[in-house]
Amino acid sequence: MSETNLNAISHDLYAVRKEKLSQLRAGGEDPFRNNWEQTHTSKQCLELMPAAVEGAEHQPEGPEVSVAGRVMTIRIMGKASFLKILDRDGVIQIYVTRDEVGAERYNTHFKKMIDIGDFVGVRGHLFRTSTGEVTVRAKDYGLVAKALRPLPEKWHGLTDNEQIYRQRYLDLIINEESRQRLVTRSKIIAAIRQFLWGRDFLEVETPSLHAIAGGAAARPFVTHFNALSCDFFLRIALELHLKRCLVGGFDRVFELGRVFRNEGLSRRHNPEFTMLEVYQAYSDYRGMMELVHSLVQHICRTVLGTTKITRYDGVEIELGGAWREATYKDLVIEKTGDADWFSRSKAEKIAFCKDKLGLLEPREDWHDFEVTNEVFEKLIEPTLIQPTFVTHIPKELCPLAKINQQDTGTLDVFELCINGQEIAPAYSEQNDPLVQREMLEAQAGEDVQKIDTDFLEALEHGMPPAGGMGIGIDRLVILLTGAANIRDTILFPTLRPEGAEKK
RNA sequence: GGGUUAGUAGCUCAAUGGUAGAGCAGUUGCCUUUUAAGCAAUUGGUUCUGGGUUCGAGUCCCAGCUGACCCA
Repeated sequence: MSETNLNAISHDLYAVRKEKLSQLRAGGEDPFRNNWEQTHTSKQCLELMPAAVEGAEHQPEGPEVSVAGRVMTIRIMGKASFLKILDRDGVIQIYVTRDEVGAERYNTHFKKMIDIGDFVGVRGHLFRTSTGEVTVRAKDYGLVAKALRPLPEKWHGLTDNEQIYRQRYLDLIINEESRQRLVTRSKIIAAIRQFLWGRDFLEVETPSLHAIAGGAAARPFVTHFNALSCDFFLRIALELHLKRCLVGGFDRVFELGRVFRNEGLSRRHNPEFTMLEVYQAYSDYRGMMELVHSLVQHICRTVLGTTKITRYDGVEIELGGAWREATYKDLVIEKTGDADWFSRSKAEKIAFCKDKLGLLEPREDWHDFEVTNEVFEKLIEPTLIQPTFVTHIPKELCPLAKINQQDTGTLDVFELCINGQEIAPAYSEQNDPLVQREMLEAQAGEDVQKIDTDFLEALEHGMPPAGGMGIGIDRLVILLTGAANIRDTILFPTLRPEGAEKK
């Protein structure tokens, strides 16, 4: 194998690297070695080095370390070179010289065989360069794993949305903000567990395959169970099984789980997403208010270090302090400017929506509460940027909550809205099995087979009074990271398969 | 599902209907404290796919594929 060989194929980046691979193997080297002892990460190296001495000609040398990571940049300057390698903590600079690693190895191995994208291991002492950057002076190095394909361009990174989502690993290598955002997601989830464990909640796992997809109103994904020859649904909510846990005496339970809704894809919707649901016996929706407020502020404190979020478009959201409370009714009256809104007929409401509010959708065949809720969802919720607990929601909207004793048209629930989205609904959970049955029947209408009668039987055995809450984790992460799009907060968002036939 | 819009070298982007280019990456040299290192030379194209209009299409038209944004 000769230089002309590489020259001839120099346009084909993959072929060049494959050729290097076979040259390495021909020389008796395994370009995918078993391991490399990594004594320090990049960040630990930075922490190990004493501060720079100002004006000193020779900066103090640090301890010997052994680091490993992916080569991000290479600058060869004749007989000395600088590399930057990326590990789980960030980037550390490497200094390689002919005199330290040997002329033969430097000229024919380091300069010819190491490419951007390769994993390398490096042993040597830490020092500071003349500009003060902490650097490993390579005593020796090894190629740990060869990369056969090139990385995206170093300066502009990867900007093509499709490639960012389809080849997320490239995005993670190249785009620091993406890596940080997804690390933050993981830390948020860890902080949630930590918080709930601290309050004596039990984490449980309930089935994803449901014979009846209950607990929410959404179209489910259907799958077939061969052994039982029947269809199952992927769960659309966690609620009904967690309540069975309350019946069974698990007084404080939560589950962080994936749920699936067979609906559209958008900036705010991914068909599979992560829900946290929490149920606490001997609590109620007021208790859930305290819980979610403390939980979010715990995350702010331990993960973000601030309660002020700056959104992608510069809008600021303040999560500190007490949060606003407003009733559903007051918000609707405020928006419509009509104090008598709730005593008007459906026809009057629809006319007002079309003439005054610019809402096209409400139709005659809708229920009265649906017309009002259209106003809430389209015109009010998007404006609730700062945290707001919306309370006293009409009873038709959630069949699983307790009815308010003073105002029997409303429920003992709240919807926490932040960032123009519903982040967390919470209820004083309905535990009267007879009322529960009526409300589920009213919601199901003709589709009686959609009622989870097994759940109702569980309630008939008695469920303690409880507060319950669900948090859409993806929306929470959008909020807390200021992201513009749900896909930016999901490692591998759902995409249309490439080259698959549509049916 | 509807509207708008995009797809050009490995990546980021140019290119009045008239010879497809640049930067980075690659290859070959020079260069022992660089910072998007520098200097010189150089390889690399099914312009998403398929039709059409035209003397001539990356560019105009139609259909499809895959995205993005908005609406439903």
